[in-house]
Amino acid sequence: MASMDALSESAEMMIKNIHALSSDGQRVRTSDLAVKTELQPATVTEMIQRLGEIGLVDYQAYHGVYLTKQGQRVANVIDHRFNILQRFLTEILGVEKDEAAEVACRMEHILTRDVETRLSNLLGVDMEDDSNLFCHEVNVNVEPEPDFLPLTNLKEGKTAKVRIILENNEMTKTLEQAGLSPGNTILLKKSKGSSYDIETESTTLSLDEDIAAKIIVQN
Amino acid sequence: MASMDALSESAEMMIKNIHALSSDGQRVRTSDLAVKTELQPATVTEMIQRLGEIGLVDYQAYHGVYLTKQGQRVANVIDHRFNILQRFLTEILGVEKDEAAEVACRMEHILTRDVETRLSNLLGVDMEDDSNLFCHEVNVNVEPEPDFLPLTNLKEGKTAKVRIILENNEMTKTLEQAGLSPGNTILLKKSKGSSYDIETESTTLSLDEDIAAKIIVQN
DNA sequence: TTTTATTTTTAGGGAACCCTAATTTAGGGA
DNA sequence: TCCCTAAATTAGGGTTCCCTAAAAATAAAA
Repeated sequence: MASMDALSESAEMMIKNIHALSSDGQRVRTSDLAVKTELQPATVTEMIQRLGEIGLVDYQAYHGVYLTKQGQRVANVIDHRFNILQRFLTEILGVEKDEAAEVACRMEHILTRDVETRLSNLLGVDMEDDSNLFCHEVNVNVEPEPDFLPLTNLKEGKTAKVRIILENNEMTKTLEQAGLSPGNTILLKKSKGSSYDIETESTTLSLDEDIAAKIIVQN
Repeated sequence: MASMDALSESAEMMIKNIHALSSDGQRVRTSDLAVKTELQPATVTEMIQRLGEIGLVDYQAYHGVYLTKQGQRVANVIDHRFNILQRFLTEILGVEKDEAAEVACRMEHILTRDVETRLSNLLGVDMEDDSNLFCHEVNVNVEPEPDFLPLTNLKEGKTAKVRIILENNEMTKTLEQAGLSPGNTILLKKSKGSSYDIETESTTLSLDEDIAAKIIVQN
């Protein structure tokens, strides 16, 4: 029965269109799909028969199709990818709406889960909300967050890269001259009491806690 | 002879690989293409014959192929799109390198000129430099520059409005507390080396280049 | 209920992509 | 020069995705 191969773009488009046309629990008719997909009815029949064989669709000859649970999950994933892509293209890149829709409609079949998640983050969408959309994919990779932290939280003996210095005044100039500027790698030798001993590429220095708290580093 | 239809992904991949393997003016051998494309030699022969018919390749039986002028232009476009996509995926989305390459390699065949241009702008690439890459496309639309750009491309002394902060983690929280959040206006005081000095409504701070690149502002 | 119109399916065909197996060619060594 | 090997091509086969035309089934009208 169902092969676990990736679906072709054509197959995914057919599923997407079945989803789009299925109001309530009604079966979708071949002719309606033909109009929507801009394919010949005979071609639609051929396609939905194939989809039936792999269990994404319930197909009854002469009576149309509806999506199975599995098919619905596929449709939801595709729709979600399309929306994310379209939003990215229009809201961030500023692509004109129609072109964005066209491009998104092609890219939705290529997007990986990881890229989708990252695009969602970029758009400020919380993917956890729709995590049910992805049950059909094995979801193992809990990737490690890149960890930004203030110098005051860095462990003794650890090196890290300076990323941000909050505030910019006389003091920061001094720090920068000591090699403590964004992009540089530093070593926290010791933190005793409210004093932080740092080694930069060019020198060593000791900082007060208030200042250390304003230096954000990354491991 | 040459049909002006869009090339298939397979055809474009073959052209890309011919391009990659053609050092100096040498013809590329079928067997080398077979290894590179991970296809059987017989399949490669079939493909390059087709490409020869539409004039993208000069094919001599038993003596390999080389790209025609037209074929080279196609290859350059594809390569450029791949690079832009890979940079976008890794530098802005933070996708891991191998996956980025895979996704970019699929998307490069879908990207439109417009989307490509806008991605280039987002990455701070001046597409005018490679404008020769696109001679095969009618190039009429001199669209208004999208005024979104990474902080790294903002001119010194300019103010701009923060629109997007790519990534959403500890770092962004820190930035937001410093007044660097979408909607706020900031001033780029100075960018020296890999360090960017910013003035927000509430404070001043200095950012590392990597982070500045992830802050997208609008003029 | 029978006929008719519409919808759907099957039959048959073509192009693109892929394969394996058999054949042909090129080019170097004897 | 002749032969042999490696490389390349042709032959033949399979799948997907598309088509048109003919046949079959359904649904609606008489």
